[in-house]
Amino acid sequence: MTPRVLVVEDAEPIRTAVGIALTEAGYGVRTRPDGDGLERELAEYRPDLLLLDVMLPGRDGFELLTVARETSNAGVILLTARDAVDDRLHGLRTGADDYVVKPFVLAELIARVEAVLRRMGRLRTVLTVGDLEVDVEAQAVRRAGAEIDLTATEFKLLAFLAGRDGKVVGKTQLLTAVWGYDDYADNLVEVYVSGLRRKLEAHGPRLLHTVRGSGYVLRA
Amino acid sequence: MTPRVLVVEDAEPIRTAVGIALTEAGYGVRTRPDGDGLERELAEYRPDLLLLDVMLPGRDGFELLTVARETSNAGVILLTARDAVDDRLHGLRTGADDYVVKPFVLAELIARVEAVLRRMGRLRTVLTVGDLEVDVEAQAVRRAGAEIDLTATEFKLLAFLAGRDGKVVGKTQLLTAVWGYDDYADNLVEVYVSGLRRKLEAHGPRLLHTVRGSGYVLRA
DNA sequence: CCGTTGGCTGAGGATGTGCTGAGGGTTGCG
DNA sequence: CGCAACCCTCAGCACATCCTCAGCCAACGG
Repeated sequence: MTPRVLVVEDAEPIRTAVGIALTEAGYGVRTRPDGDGLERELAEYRPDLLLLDVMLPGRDGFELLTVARETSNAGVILLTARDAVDDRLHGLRTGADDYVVKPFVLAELIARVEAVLRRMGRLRTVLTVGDLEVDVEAQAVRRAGAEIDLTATEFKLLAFLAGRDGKVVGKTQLLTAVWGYDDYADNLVEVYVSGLRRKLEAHGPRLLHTVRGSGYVLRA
Repeated sequence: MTPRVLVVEDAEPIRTAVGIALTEAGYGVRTRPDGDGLERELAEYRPDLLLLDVMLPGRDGFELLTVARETSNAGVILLTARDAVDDRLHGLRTGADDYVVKPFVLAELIARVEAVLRRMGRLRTVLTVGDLEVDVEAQAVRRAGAEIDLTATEFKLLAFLAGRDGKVVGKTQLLTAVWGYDDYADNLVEVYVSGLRRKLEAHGPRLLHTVRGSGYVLRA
């Protein structure tokens, strides 16, 4: 659920600081002082992102980057020394997703981590209404821990309602947003609301309320 | 529910004054003297709006603006020094939603905050009369914390009265506004006022007063 | 104090809106 | 090709809401 980050950095203070900062920012973190056993770590920990120092004892950051690309689809951010222009070029050419120049502000590092993860689609936009979670990217819905299986249309409907959390949405509006119709067609919306409710309410109280004469609301 | 504002301003008196003013205006507020850890604050507090001083120790307002744009979809208002024309140009080019020139009147600041939030669609139009809250978008009514369930017509009636807070509204006027009739029909209005009162007065004293010979007023 | 006017409210029938189960057509997959 | 899932239509049912009506109550003026 929360993205995992693997940090490879030999300088102890930096390694610890980065580890703490990432943890506080809500990521899962593991740190290592060098690239030994990286392959196993990748297979085992399955990180979403690698933070690789370029200057390392043993295999350097570039080598690790190449290794990682073979077996993992994690994003990679390189930590390079200031003005090591060659490093940056090399790094980007080799396929790093971003690089951070040392010394860096931790906040900036966090920002870049987030940016890369977002670009990779690993940072999920999850809409939350009460105990309901709608993961828009993954097309997954969870309530009280339980996965709820929805059809494509049901999901579109729910996602739209979740995005307007708390606001009443008219049936015509839903029809255009979800089905692309411009005017009212039968009781399509009602039928789908009915089905959606059955699935949602199997795990908790009503969230999808009717506002008679106006439409529907998703609200805790 | 209520919009959250994050204020970054190094001058202590201004920071405090702005914080208090925003709180009184009904916003959630956090203040910080500089941009350190802004990323975490963004992720954690999820503000709807940022108020950034341009002249800051460490990273200045522009840098923070750029950072914020990457990871957040909050609106941004810059606080610039008088006649710093470059700043304004730079600010708007960088994508600020608005700017306020120092020194400013607090009321103006609040007005701009409201304007930006409204433009962003983050501002709920909630009409308030005494302890009664009428949320127009959500079609929800609350009194003393309790949700009150109204029918569509009752809601329209109440919303109209709430929108003219303190002013007497004639029955004919209500008839046209709520029902679309052009002239008087029976005692329709009276019937609905009666029903509305029963629901409202279950949670407190009378708010919807009769003005004999003229109409009705909603007033605490 | 009484009459008149204006306002209040309970009852009830008509209407409209929403809910749901069933089923036919279509699509995608094994 | 057969099966299953899914999308949409249809029709009947249930009931909330709307509006009318009629009787009662409160206020105000004389």
